[in-house]
Amino acid sequence: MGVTKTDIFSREDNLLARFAKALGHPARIAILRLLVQRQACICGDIVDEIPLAQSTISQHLKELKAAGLIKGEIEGAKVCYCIDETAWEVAKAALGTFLDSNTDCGANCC
Amino acid sequence: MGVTKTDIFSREDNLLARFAKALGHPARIAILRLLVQRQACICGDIVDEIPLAQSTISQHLKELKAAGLIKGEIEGAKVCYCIDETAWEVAKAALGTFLDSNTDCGANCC
DNA sequence: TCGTTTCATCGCAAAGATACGATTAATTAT
DNA sequence: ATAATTAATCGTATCTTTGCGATGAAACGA
Repeated sequence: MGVTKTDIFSREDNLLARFAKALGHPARIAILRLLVQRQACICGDIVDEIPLAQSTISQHLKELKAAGLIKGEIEGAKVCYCIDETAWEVAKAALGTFLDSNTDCGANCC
Repeated sequence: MGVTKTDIFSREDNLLARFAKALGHPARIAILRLLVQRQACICGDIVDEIPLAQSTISQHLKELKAAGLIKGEIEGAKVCYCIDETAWEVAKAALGTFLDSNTDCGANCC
């Protein structure tokens, strides 16, 4: 298969998983970190900073855009990427709430 | 390929990506939510609650354990799973700090 | 003891993810 | 006009993930 059965899970769980999946690769974390540090980034700058092929970086950017975490603006021949604050806030809230759950399992086990 | 080049990224970025990847499937989110709600869970209870095959659930549990997010205690023929608070706190701190980054890209773009 | 329950593991099939080079289209520089 | 830069896309190879049924091993119950 290789296909996730999204239909059997809640919308919230699917949302959380989609954001987490987008963050689930070190290259994408590194890209987002660059965008945060420099406030915005020309695609070529990212290619220079991360030792992966240009086509590979472009693919990761595409996934981050599909997840809504970034947006790109065409500036002539170049493309300027930056964090999409709206979706970023949604992701922060969703993951934050989830990770803030009470994990204490009492004295009954473990 | 299909193989991630972990060696070219920082330890922190790989750590973040590993946690996020573990959270990057709705079944694993659902499992963690069950463990949080019930404080602990017998494996069979999870299989009853989530409409996936027992072997599939077992595999997701294995991945969550590999990521350190849960731990299992053998109780006779059954196995009791619960959140591993130590790693959970690490994940919460790492993801929390990352997502709390200032995402304002000023007026220069986008 | 023998069957049952419980869960992990194996083997398999289908689909997705990762990475690269080559190509393409658009803009910019000469 | 021509060449160079920039970034997306295509095609391809390989590895990983997802999912299931079947099998195994361990503990439990009758």
